[in-house]
Formats: sequence, C-alpha cells, structure tokens
Amino acid sequence: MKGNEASSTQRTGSVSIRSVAERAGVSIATVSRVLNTPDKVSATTADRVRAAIQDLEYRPNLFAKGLLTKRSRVIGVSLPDIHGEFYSELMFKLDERACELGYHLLVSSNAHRVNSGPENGFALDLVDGLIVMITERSGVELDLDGINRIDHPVVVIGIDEPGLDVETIVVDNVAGARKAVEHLVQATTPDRCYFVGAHRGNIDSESRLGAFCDVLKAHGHEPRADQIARREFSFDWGWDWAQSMLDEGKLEDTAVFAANDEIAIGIANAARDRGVEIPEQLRIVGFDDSQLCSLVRPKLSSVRMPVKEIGFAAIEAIIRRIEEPESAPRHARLAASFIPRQSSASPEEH
Amino acid sequence: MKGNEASSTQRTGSVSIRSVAERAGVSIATVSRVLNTPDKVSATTADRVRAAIQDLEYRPNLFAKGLLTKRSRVIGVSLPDIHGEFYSELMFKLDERACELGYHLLVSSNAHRVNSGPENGFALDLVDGLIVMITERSGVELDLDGINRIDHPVVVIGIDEPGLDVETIVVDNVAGARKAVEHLVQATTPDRCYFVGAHRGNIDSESRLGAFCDVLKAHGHEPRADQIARREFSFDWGWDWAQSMLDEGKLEDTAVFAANDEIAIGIANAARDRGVEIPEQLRIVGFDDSQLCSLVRPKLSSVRMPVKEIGFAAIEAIIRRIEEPESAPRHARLAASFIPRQSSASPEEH
DNA sequence: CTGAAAGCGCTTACAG
DNA sequence: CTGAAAGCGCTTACAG
Repeated sequence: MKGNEASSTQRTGSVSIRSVAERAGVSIATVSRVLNTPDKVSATTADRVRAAIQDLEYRPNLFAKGLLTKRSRVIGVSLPDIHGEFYSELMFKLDERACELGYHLLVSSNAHRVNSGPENGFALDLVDGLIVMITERSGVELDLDGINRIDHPVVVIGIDEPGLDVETIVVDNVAGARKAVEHLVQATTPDRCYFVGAHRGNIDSESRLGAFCDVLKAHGHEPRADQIARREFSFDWGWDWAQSMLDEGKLEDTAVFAANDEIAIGIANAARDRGVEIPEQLRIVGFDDSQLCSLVRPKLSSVRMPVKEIGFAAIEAIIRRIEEPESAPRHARLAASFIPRQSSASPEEH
Repeated sequence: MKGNEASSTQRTGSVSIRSVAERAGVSIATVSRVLNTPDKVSATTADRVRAAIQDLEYRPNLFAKGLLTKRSRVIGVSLPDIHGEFYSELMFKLDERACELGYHLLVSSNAHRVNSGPENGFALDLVDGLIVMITERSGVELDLDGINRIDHPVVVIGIDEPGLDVETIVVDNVAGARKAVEHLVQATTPDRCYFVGAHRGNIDSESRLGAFCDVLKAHGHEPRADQIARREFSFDWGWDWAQSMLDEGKLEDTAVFAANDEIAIGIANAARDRGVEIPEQLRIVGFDDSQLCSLVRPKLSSVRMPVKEIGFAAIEAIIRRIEEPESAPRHARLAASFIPRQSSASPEEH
C-alpha cells in the first residue's frame, strides 16, 4: 500500500526491477512490460505492479535501459562560443520543445568538442542525436568530414553545403540583409554606405556583406575597399571603427549596415558622444533584432533572426532523424525580416 | 595497422570491446584495463591494444560502462526561467569548468522538472550530480523536501536554508545592495529614494529590498509604502513605473535603486524621453552589472553579480560531492560589489 | 601481467 | 497474459 514507512524512507537508488517484481508477485518481465508495453499486461496485474512501483519509488536504471534500447532520450547540442541573447533564447526554445517531446539536452559550447576524435571519452556517445551549430568557415572542410562521420543522427544549424549529408537549418541572411541595405540606399547614395562586420571566417557576417555589395552594385556603385570593415561582433569594434571614421571626418552623412546589433550600438554611441545626430547625420541598421534595439535611443533598426523558429525546427528535425533514420535529410531555410526603426529613418520620416 | 580500409569505413557503432580484444589477440579484460587501469598492463600489450582501438575507432559503450560504474561524467543543471546575459554567462562558465574536468552538462531550464516525481522517466537519472538554481521562494517548502530527497549529490545556487542538507552557493546581495543605497542616500535624502523590484516571491529582489530598507532606517527614515514598488524584472516594468511617477510629477529630484539593470534602463529611458536629466534630476542604480550598463548613456551604476565565480564554484562543489560523497556539504557566500557610474553621480561629481 | 567468469539492471523473443 | 532465459557491453574480483 501507499505510504509504507519502511519503503518510503529508503534510498530509491537501490530499488531495482527485481524488488518491484517481488513486491507485486510477478516476474521482472511483467514489470518491464507494464512500463514499456502496458497493452500486453492485464489491467489487474498492471495495477498491482504500478502500486509496487509507487510504494518503492522505483525508477528504471537508464544505463541498463540504454544498453538494450540504445536510446537515452537525450539530444546533444554543440554551440560555438556565441554570446548573450541569441544563445540563451535558442537554448530556451530548444529546451522547451525537447521537454514537450520527452527529451533532454546535453549541452556543450565548445565547438571543438564535436569533432574530437574517439580517444577522449566523449559523453556525446550517450546521446540519441546531435544538433550542431556552425558559424565559422575555418576548418569546415575538416568538419564536413567529421560531421558526416558522426555515428548519430545530426542536424546542422548555420551551414548548408553540398558535402553535408545531414539535415540542415539555415537562415536566409541574404534576403533580410538586402532589404536593410535597400532601405539605406533609398536615402543615402551607395558611395556613402558602409559595412562593418566580423572577421572573414564568419559565415553570417560574410553573407550579410555579400548582400550589401550586391545591392550597391545593383544601384550602379562598385563598393570601395574602405566601405568594408571587418573585425568582430562587438560593441568595442563598432566604437573603434566609428572613432577612426570621426577622426577622418568621414562619418557624417553616411549610412552604416552593421553585421550585428552590438557593433551598431558601438557605432551609435561613439557618434552620439561626438555630437553626430542619428538618424539625421548618420543612419544605422544592425542585425539580430535583439532586445537592445528597443532599449537604446534612438531605437535601432535591425534584421530579425528567427531564433525561436530555429530552435523549434532543430528539435523537430533531430527527433525525426532519430525516430525515422531512413527518412531523407531535409534542408530548411528560414526567413530573416527587416525591422525599420528610428535609427535609420530617412529625412522625410524625421 | 593504422589506415586499414575495411575498418575505417565501417560504422564505429558496431565496434565492441570484443572486436578490439580479438584484433589485439587479448581478452576483453585486458582491453578494459588498458582503458581504465593502464598500470596493470604491460607496456607492449598496452601498445598493441591501443593500436587496435585506433584502427577500429573503438569507443566504449557508455551505457554498459555506466551500468557498472554508476558514473556518467554528466552533471545535471536545472535553471529557473531566467533570461539573457546572466544565464548565458553562467552556462558558459559551468561548461568551461566542467569541460576542463572531463564532465558534460545536461541542462534543463524548467525548474519544475527537478521535483518531478518518479513517474516520468526523468533523464536526470543519468547524471552523477545536480546543480539546481533557485530564485523563487514560492513552493520552497516543498522543494526543500524534494531537493533533500534527490538521490544524487546536489549543489543549490541561490538559497541557503537551515533545512537544506546539501552544498549551497549564495551571493551576498545584501552587502552589495547596501553599498549602492548608501551611495544614493549620500546625495539624496532617504525620503526621496525609491526601490523598484520584482515580485514578492523572488528571493534576490526581496533581499535587495531588505538592504534598501535597512539603510533608509539607519539614516532615520522609515520607508513609506509608496517608496517600494514590485512587479517583475523587465524593461517594461521600469518604464511603466517611471511613467506613472512622471504623471504624478514625483520622479524629479529622486534616486532609484532598481532590482536589476533592465528595470533601471526602463526607468532611465522613460525619464529621458520626458526630459528628466540623469543624474542631475534623477539618480539611478541597477543590479547585475550586465553589459547593458556600459552600452547605455549615461552609463548605469550597478551591483556586480559574480557570475563566473558562481559557475566555477558550482562545478567545483558538485564534483567534490560526487567524488567525495562523505565530505560535509559546504556553504559558500560570494560577494557582490557596487560599481558606480555616471547614472548615479552626485551633484559635486557632475 | 593476464584470462575466465560473474554480474550490473534491464528488454525481448520464445514458449506456454 | 505471463515467466524463464538469453544477452546488451562492459568492469572487476578471483585465480593463475
């Protein structure tokens, strides 16, 4: 019966399927069936077993279970060393959806762990599948091989190469970025537009730059080298870049497309501290549409990354791969939309 | 030999300790020893076994291993539904330290999962120990019981109650908050100081409020009800609060201690949008010392949460509990330091 | 230093 | 519907 004192005070750790079987007066096979295939057990027996399970606070040993079923209901998540909002939002969405579907998340933010060789006892062998986010092109040749060789279902976020024989989810940076740059070019001539991004190896930054160049060319302007600056996704980089532009007297009456919101805000702060008015003398658009955009003044125009959609899609995808390994890998492309705000308003809107 | 074609193309999933033993011409016991207790194996045998392991890309089945050793080198992390920077910084630090020590992280942001009963196949049974972060007092009575009954080593972050027989790590909110309020009271009389925080159930918010009240009392002023406002940790709440204060003409010439940076920035933005100068007419201090503090203008004074220290300490603690279960649980208290910036500068500093 | 054997706690055909 | 038995892939005394 419930509430048995002897059983409720003992540590649950020592309760095995055997103890449950004894208490319920059945075999361990029947206990297992009650847990896994209750249809194959008579209702009365099942009730008796369930009562025993409750009394003893029995929980199956997942190692033993995994040894047989080769399933843990754990999904591995490998993230690059990204920072802040995007990362935490993605994690929450991944966790939320995984939880709803009865899975758990094993997380590692060290991208290098993914491709680590067999030699280091990698706990990812415990997972049923792997979600890998990639943001850097460096060493991707190696990675492609490494990813294809992972002996688990894999979903890759951030890159979709022909060589990748796994499920992929990418964001259509280009379309979103195009809209942003078109917006800038409408009120600022292409020769006075600037791109400030991360380093060359960053996939997102480079594709946003590609869109920037495309639009300028479409408007009859071949981008000059000095219209393109690269370093990193940081507030400080935006600040430094703006300072040197200000020192050269080149920042006024320009428009800047920054590869993320932090860079954009660094630029905006430097400009304001030196008396350059936004958007009157300098129009700015960021990328990511982070919460920052609405916190700063003037509010920052940006391109919205569909973070929650990525998280949702990634979980759906990996679980499909896990539960239907024979299905063909799909390749999803999510849209990024331009969100105009005060920081890039054109003269007539001021 | 290395590079054997047949073996390098086969799926590693099917390679068991048996295949390695056969290839190396030894028993499976010896293979196991090479992996776990190499001292007990002769050097030449060990080399032969290692070669076989490499050739076959053998990786031990962690379920089988866990079944025997009852260890997975996975640490469970249960976080409340916190947002943004604090969360991601904490996660990164946890992961970094765990990685260095050869552990992995199983993460869940749903606090309710921790106390979930035995009935739902909780993957946390795979973990060696659990780091639980608690921020809400509601239902803690239940939780204390639940936490004490978890049959794994546990480290609790955020609360340190007599009833908790586990390792705890807390931040000394009070000392940090005191310094912040003392700073405000030096240039603004206590009757014109306000506290804007989260809801009553939030542990951090309430302890910061406690410090606020203490300091006011120490300066001979009993806080009025209207000096204390509670709702949530959000930009919008700060904004709304400031709007109603402005509507009543009460915001000017006051000082505000906000329970986090977001609230503080909401207040600052509302004030600025209505022409109230900071810090001349309104002095503000936030809490957390997030990156936002340096991004906004004027820069926001804040109290620094030792996030990295918390993460580091939590991993150290849980691993100590795991590896030395008999050692007495410790109770750590980390300091929070006041970081003055422009937003709360007193008149003589302007 | 090495191997044969027992056993960790489960699941799952196979009989009944 | 139920049970006895085999076996998942390891580790670890126990002999030698």
